[in-house]
Amino acid sequence: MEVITKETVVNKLEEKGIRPSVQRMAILRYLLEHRTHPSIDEIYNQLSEQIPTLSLTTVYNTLEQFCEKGLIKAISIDGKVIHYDGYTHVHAHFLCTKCRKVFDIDQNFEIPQAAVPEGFTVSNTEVYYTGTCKDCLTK
Amino acid sequence: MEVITKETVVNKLEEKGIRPSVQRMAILRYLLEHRTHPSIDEIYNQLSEQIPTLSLTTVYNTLEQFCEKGLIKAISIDGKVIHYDGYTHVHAHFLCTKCRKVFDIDQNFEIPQAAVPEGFTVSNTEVYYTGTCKDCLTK
DNA sequence: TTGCAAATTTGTAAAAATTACAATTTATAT
DNA sequence: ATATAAATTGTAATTTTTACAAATTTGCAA
Repeated sequence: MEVITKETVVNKLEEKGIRPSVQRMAILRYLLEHRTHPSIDEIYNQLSEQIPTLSLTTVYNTLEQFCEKGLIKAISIDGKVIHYDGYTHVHAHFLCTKCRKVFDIDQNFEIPQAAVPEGFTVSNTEVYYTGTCKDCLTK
Repeated sequence: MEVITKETVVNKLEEKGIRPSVQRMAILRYLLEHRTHPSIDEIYNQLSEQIPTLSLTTVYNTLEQFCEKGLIKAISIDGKVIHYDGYTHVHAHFLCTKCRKVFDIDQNFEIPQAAVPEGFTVSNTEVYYTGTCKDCLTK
């Protein structure tokens, strides 16, 4: 687990015009420190230990706000759960259908957009791979 | 709306070793005739008119079975709803964040898989574009 | 045919996930 | 200090999904 300073977290929030409340800082920090694409549930359960009064509603609202502002990304690769990613640089994702883990995949190529119809505006492109991860294959 | 013969529907089901019950035929036919990537809700509501006793459970189970057998695809582009696609040939999808419609996009290029780690097996690759569609832009 | 066993579907109820919203708490600026 | 705005909480309502027993339908053998 990477250690992220409070300063980094505050800066990232303020860059997007979001006020750094205790809850927001905790949520963003969690996403930056845990690059495992956690679900709302995981985030809520983990942070409840540090912030016992934390409300599930706050987690929902905060993640939605972060997504809207482009601070984080919602990874909808798994139809069941939404996974959140604190890192928004261009990269793809891999879902293992056995263990349900989501992995980051370097995306060292350009995705052509030629096929998108005239008049459509693309704001985001995601590449999702599904399959079986190494661990699950060797078991 | 394209008209799909009963024969086509039955063949597709039997190819995958699925017995062609009334419900299964109706669901598959709906997906083949309506290329709008309907949600479970839409499928259930529409088909309930033809099959008044149709159960939501059956729709859930059937769609899951179809996906497992590779007869259809679940499009998880929209974190809120799962969209189902009766056409499984390689193509990408575009989600309009205004009207929430999902559009098919020709994918006339190969997606490199070089970046997937050694030892991982890829069974499916999806490209999802998000943005605004022509209709919503001109409004 | 008839009847049995397996497969499928139904309907209800429970569980889980999400949303709405009023009340409370916290932060900010005067 | 105090008023105002912003954010969070907690509960309840709503929606979505799952579990599962009962009922129905189907395929097949006698």
